Amino acid sequence: MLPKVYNPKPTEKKWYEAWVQSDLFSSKPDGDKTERFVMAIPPPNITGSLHMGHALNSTLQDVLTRYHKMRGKNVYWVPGTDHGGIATQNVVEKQLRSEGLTRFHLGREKFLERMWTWRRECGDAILNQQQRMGCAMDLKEGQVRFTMADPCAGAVYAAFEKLWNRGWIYRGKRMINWCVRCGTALSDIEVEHEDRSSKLWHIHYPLENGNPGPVVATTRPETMLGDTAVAVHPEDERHKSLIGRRVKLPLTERSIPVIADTAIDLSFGTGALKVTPAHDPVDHEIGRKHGLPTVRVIGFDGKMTEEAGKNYSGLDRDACRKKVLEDLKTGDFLRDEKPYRQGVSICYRCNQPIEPLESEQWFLKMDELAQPAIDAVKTGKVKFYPGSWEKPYLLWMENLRDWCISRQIWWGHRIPVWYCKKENSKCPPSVSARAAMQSCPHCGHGEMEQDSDVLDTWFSSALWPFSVFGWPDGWPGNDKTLLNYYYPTTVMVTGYEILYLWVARMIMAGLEFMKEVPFKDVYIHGIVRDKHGKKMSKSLGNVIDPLTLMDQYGTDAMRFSLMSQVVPGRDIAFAPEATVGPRNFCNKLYNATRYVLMQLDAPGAKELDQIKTWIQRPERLLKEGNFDLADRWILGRCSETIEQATEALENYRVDEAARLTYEFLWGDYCDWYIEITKYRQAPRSATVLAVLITVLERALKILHPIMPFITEELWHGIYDKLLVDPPKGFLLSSGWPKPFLSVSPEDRKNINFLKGVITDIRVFRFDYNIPPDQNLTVRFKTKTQTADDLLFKHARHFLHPLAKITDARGGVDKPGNPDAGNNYLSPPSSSPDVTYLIPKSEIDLDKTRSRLQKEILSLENQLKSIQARLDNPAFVSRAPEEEVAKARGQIDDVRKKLAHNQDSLQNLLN
RNA sequence: GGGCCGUUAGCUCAGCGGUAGAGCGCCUGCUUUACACGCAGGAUGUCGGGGGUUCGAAUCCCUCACGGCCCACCA
Repeated sequence: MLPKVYNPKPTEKKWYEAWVQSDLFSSKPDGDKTERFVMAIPPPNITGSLHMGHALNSTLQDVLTRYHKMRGKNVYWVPGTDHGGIATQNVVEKQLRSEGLTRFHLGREKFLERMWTWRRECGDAILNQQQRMGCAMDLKEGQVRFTMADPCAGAVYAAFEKLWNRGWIYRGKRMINWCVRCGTALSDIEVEHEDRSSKLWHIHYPLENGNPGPVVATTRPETMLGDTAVAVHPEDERHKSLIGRRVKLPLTERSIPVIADTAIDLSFGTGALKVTPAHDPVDHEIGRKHGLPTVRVIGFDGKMTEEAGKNYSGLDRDACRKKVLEDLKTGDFLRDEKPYRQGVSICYRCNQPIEPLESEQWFLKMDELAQPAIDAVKTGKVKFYPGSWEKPYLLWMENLRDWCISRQIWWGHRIPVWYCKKENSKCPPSVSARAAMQSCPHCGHGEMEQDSDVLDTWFSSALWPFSVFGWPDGWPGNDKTLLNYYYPTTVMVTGYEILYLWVARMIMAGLEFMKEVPFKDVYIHGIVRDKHGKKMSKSLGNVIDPLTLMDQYGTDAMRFSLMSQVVPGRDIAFAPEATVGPRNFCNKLYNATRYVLMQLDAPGAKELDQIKTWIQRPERLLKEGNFDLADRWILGRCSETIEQATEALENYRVDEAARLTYEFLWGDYCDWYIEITKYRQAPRSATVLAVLITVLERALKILHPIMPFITEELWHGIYDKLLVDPPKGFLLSSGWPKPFLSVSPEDRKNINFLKGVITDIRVFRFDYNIPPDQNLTVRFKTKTQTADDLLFKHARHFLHPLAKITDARGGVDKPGNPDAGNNYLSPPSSSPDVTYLIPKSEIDLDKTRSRLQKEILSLENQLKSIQARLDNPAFVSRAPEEEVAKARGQIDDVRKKLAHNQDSLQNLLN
């Protein structure tokens, strides 16, 4: 006998191993024979273990993988990890710091060794977690991609070279976003904005002759040391007279001009802007326009430079602000100090304020890359789910600026540009994508030096959907089979937070290099937040570890929990307790199966043979089975559920598929069908058992993509019990079920009638305080022959136990049939076709009275509402006929029930 | 300053033109031989406010409010 409670852990381990053993997850190109379904995983950064976001992302992809595999497609879900650039380097640098070291102590080469060691450990941990989650990915040697290893790395250099040859990559001195802490440039999109409370300081800049001058407003007083002008609007009456004059820059010996520029906002602050071309993008532009000199007072290390003057040089930028303010106060230059919400730019990797600095960087021109990627979305070659992301995407793409692709870190793809080392060389830099450059292609000089920067990590990410297949030359070897067969991929499953950072760039790169979109669909999911909707973070201490969750409730429960909550584009407020329900569902499934298997002990050899035949040939079951109402109903409902779940999955509505199946299995199959079979006339007939098994088997199939482990376990349990080999060995290869039978309207009506009667009785047992162990005699009065047949022929056996009545008598209520009189009470009925009579002696009269009154009140309200509708001539004349008919039917029904209950109440009061 | 998303039962969310739903929580009964990770029953909502379209609106349109997010060089 199996234990009463499902234990997920051993099951999960057993089946994952079996799947791997059978090489279930591999894919091979097979020409045009089968439809393809291809996905490249958004490669997790190797910065540590996976979080709930990865669990969501991976499970979604796994659901799609398994579903399409079951549909018989050639499915390839490409696994891999991302080197993660700055983020990963930060992790290892942090480790070094705890040892009292920096990367500079080790040097580039040693440091990179350290990085590769980390990548091995971390990469393994990630793969382990993905296996634990049940991911149907082929993780065999050589199948797992990594952005910094071939073939992906080769693709990066090749792409660089091609873009270089296109003339779209250039090097230039520009104002860029510099992260002082990470020590590197960042692209615009890697900068986040945050409102922080700060102050707006008003500083007086006296004229050279000592007379009062303009008062400027600034949020960054420390940069005044680098001011090279004061700018005012040419039309500004307050400052007009100052234009062209010079002011003395406080705290320095310098004098700077007052210039006029229409870019100045008259309404902001004092209307006078201090211009610091070295440290502000706007000022930089003004400086360029007016030919102003640039005084750099903040260095790449975030400390004040010598040009800041000896009082300030060497100070940290924050410390310098304090000192400048003190000194301004002392010199009586500070005129005002107002609280101010300042939009601060911060680094997306370390949250430190960004310093706009001018520096030499590599850029990629975007204008020509963008247009095809815009068209692809506009023409529907790439579709977003949900579609509401299309507009933001287009808006973003239409305002693209050149992409700063160089980073001053060590972990990444080193820029494949070489410089001639000949003294005073005038040779232009050269690109070598494949190998170190030995000699200068221009002058033949034998000593070359490679650019020390590395590429933005997103540069390699942009190529992912084809670099994984060995673009450009093919992989392995120079074989382009994979590339030609698997590209373009079918769908990209990813979060909206990297839509611009990543998805947009993949579309551009795909169109540029492959001349085809990288994926047809983009499933955009949200972020997994904590139960209050807050982002999970270590500092808030609200992080949920998927591993803990899986330990606690089982992998299938976690997966179901996530999948039943995921709506495209929407964040999930995730409470770990939400996994209790799914855990219980697993147990329910397990026990339902346990029950069905127990029933299989009963039949004899002949029936078992029959059942086996039917299980292996379901079409024969449909033809030969001796079905009754309940069988037809559950088979039809099963069919319906297959149809609806399939449609939901086709539309990326995994949540709907999860809910539908849950409701069907628990609400229909367990609560009604199994219960009915327990008490029906031939509970263990071959037909009943075959229906029980068939329906369960189909349900396990549609549930398998979401809950792979338990479904596999139970599915095998069924076949083992029958001593039959499961088709194709595993659920994953067993095929996706098709709808096979629909419920006839009559059957649906009849089963609902019976369910209604059973529920009616259960309800009035409660409402009238009839003790559970009390024998209850119910007299039925049926109004139609069908109702009579259903109750007394068809449902005879199961009606009593399910409704907990011990005796029932009845018959069609013919005119003249003597009423049972005052000794009986008639409780509410859900159907006009039947009324009930129970002896007053068996009920609690007070409770019954109040219950009836409540019921009457509710019916009266319903009556009013429907009556109002029918009284409205516009409704009757303009609404569709069927709606009017429906309302008429309803009002009849309600009227009858009301009259009935009023009678009952009257009867009770007598 | 633009744009997007949300506002439905105590909580987390489905529903998106025909008389309000789920899970969890809550209340009342039940050791009914698959399951107490269970069974049966129950309570709870002016579907954010206001306009409009419609015979009919939680559902479509407009508007406001409040959340959240994204983009943007107002010092």
